[in-house]
Amino acid sequence: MHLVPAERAHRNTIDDHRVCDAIAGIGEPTRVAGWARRFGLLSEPGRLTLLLAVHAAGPISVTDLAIATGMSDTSVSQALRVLRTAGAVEAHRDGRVIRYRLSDPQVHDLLHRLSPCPATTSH
Amino acid sequence: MHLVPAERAHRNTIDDHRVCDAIAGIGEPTRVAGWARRFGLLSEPGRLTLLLAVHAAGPISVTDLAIATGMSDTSVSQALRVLRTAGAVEAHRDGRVIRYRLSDPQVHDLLHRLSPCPATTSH
DNA sequence: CCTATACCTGCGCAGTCTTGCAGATATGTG
DNA sequence: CACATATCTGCAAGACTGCGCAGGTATAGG
Repeated sequence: MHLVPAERAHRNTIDDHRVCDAIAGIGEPTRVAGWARRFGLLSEPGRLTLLLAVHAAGPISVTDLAIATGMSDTSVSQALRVLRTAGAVEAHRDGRVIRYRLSDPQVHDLLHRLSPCPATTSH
Repeated sequence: MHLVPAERAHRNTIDDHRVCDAIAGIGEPTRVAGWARRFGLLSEPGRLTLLLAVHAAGPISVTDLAIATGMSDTSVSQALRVLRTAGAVEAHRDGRVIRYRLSDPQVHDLLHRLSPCPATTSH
């Protein structure tokens, strides 16, 4: 199969079949971009720590997250804003407390691989 | 159990048990940092595309990767340098061609989830 | 209504990262 | 040896990112 786009065909390939395999393996650029964005969310120690905490503790407040992670309230809030905007977590208000939980199944799945999630009843 | 470090104990928690669950779920900071670094490698579209290509095509040259991804030789080389330095891929010289393959099982595993890796004989 | 608590937001600085250019190195060929 | 190919590297510009400070909003309680 000839998966190489016309505009690149003029260049000399070294292993034709590998080029085709590679192109097939890459797939939709939008899908790749989506995953890259997802991984980007997990790439910062602070955010990853928060996600692990949310994953392990379920609906948890900003203050508790700050205590558990040792981060400042502001840092936690800022990081959560990024995660919320990206759709990785969602917020639920309960009085003056706002609790966060995971909202992206794919992210949840990735986190599940990092920490076995011992006895969570949420799934 | 009281997992909250002494220096943070003075602050008012909202749900004590959730704080403890969170701390337990976070685990070793060094481990978290390691995964964050890993995710960071996958967070850039160019690198992720390259990794997917290498994953699908096996030992493949820089030139072929450039053709398959539509990136410039330089960009591919630079990205591969980062991945190589981080231990995600390894290079093997064959004449004037250098072929790359995945060298980090964890990264391999993550990629495997993104594209089912149809008929790779490498494992 | 006034205060305390819980959380959010805008802004500016500093550090990091990606990219492209230009050039260097290494290998095969005649 | 001269040349083409394949890949690597250093450097500088530009974009992006996380962090802390200061201040703003929302809810509960007296």
